[in-house]
Amino acid sequence: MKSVPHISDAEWEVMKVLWARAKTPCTANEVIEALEHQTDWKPKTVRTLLNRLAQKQAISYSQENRVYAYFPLVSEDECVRYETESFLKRIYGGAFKPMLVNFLKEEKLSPEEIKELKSILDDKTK
Amino acid sequence: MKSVPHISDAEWEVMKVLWARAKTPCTANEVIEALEHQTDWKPKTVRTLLNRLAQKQAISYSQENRVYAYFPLVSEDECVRYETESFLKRIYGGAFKPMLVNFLKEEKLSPEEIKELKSILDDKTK
DNA sequence: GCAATTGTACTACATATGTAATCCAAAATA
DNA sequence: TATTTTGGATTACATATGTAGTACAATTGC
Repeated sequence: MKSVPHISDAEWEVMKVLWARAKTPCTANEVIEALEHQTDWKPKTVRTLLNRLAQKQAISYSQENRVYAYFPLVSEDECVRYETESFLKRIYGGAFKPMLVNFLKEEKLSPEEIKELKSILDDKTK
Repeated sequence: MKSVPHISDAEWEVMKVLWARAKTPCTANEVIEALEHQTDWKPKTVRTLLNRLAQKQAISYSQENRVYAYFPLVSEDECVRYETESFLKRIYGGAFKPMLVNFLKEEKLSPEEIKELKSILDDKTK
């Protein structure tokens, strides 16, 4: 039962790239390129993030002809759950429903979205 | 338009104490005592947190006969909103609905809770 | 009035994080 | 083959954060 490491904001961006192509590991350069559009990080910055993620065992790599191909060791799902729980605990004292209520009151949802959420709720009553 | 400062995990605990008694500012000792039950921080630790919060203008204090009485400068609501948005942006790319869907599928909600959520959704369609 | 206490002001120090730059060896190129 | 380029390893450095400790001045108890 592996526990998910804490992934920082900047690291999370890198993970998103790797998760998006979990089937085919990415080279550092591919990650760097993927992030060029969303961030203005220098290549060295991305490499540092990759190294840190490898250190904390969030990712690993295989060596293909002297270039590393990185891939995630933890699933997006696990990490999302973990971060969400931390968030809930911190901000809402761990209570799920108050958060939902708060969100629902705040957020502008389209009629379709509301319908979708209601149908999910319907399913849960069965 | 004051922007909310970033409040760290440990600082958040302190803020919760102050928010709980927004009407009556707390002395450092009161905060320390309130936190004794939830944490095992030494008094000095809490004082450091109070100082940092004051530095980042999340709180301020008035001096009552050489003892400081601390009070929040930012509302819990503001901060919750801010942290929630950061969280959403980081984890769900800013999209509110996917998160909700995810949560609703995961969480075990009681029939009453489901009913309450549905009624909130109903209100929104009007 | 002098000593002990206490509240505040600084100082400390390791780890995390954002954001890279430098060094070095292997590969590609001229 | 000598040189430039490039990818990885190591180092850098400021700010944030967790978690206090020390110094000092005013207050309070003898």
